[in-house]
Amino acid sequence: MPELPEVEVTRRSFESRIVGARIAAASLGKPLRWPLGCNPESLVGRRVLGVGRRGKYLLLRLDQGVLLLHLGMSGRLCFAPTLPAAGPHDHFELRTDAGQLRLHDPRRFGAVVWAPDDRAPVLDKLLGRLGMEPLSDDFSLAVFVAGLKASRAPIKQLLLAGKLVVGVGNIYASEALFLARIRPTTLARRIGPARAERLHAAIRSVLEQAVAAGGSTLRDFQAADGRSGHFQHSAHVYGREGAPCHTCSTPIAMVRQGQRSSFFCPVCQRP
DNA sequence: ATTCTCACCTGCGGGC
DNA sequence: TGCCCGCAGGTGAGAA
Repeated sequence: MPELPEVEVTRRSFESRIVGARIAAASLGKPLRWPLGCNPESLVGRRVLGVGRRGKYLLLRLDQGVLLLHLGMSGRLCFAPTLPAAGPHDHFELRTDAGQLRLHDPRRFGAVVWAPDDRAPVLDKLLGRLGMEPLSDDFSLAVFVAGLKASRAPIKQLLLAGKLVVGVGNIYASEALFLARIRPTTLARRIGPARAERLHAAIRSVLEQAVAAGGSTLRDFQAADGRSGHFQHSAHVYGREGAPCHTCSTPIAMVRQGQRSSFFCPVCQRP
């Protein structure tokens, strides 16, 4: 579910409502990817200062410390004045004076991790090696081009790794590569300046469009206010194996790269 | 140092 | 109808 657009849409869907709230209770369900790193009781009384995002992590800034939330593959947040009783897949919850924030995550690849301050080692461990933010001014074309040249990997896998640019997951990597007319299996270092510039622009463009569309709801994504996304209807290649290319009508092809499916048009995206 | 594979976990859809 | 298999939006750990 959650690539950068879904995380950003989630962030926007509850930030203004939770800012200023004071935590009255915190509770955990089944274990997530990593331990919380503190006793949930210790969060009681903390005030929420803001909700940020770095890559696919949400950062709930508190008056003491920060909570990192990751949605994994199947996570979503809900925030409402009152939520129904917790179910078997609800694994983290904050009760505040502005409402309840809950992480629903059937597969439990998600995480909630507490860091006591900005220099906590866990922050460096989880965020320290992340690449550029594609929607920010620091998404430098020059750095991007240099990163392509320095890699020996296929471009799709370089994008997914998140060390050059963050937030591009399996859907948006396929979509950006289609827009840039680059085949996912192309070695990154063999992408010349013109195609690199197209890809740089395509990454930003597809992510912006997806945010504007409320993200992609493939099966069950919802923002914290319950709204679904509709970018999936705009996808040119993702999940469209065998369907006609929107540009040239050639059937969309699928290949496996590192246990992930990549979709592309064999004509529009020449090797 | 990179790159590649595996692992984590649950649910769902397709084929038999 | 029911079982088994493969696949699904991510990413760190360990091996090569």
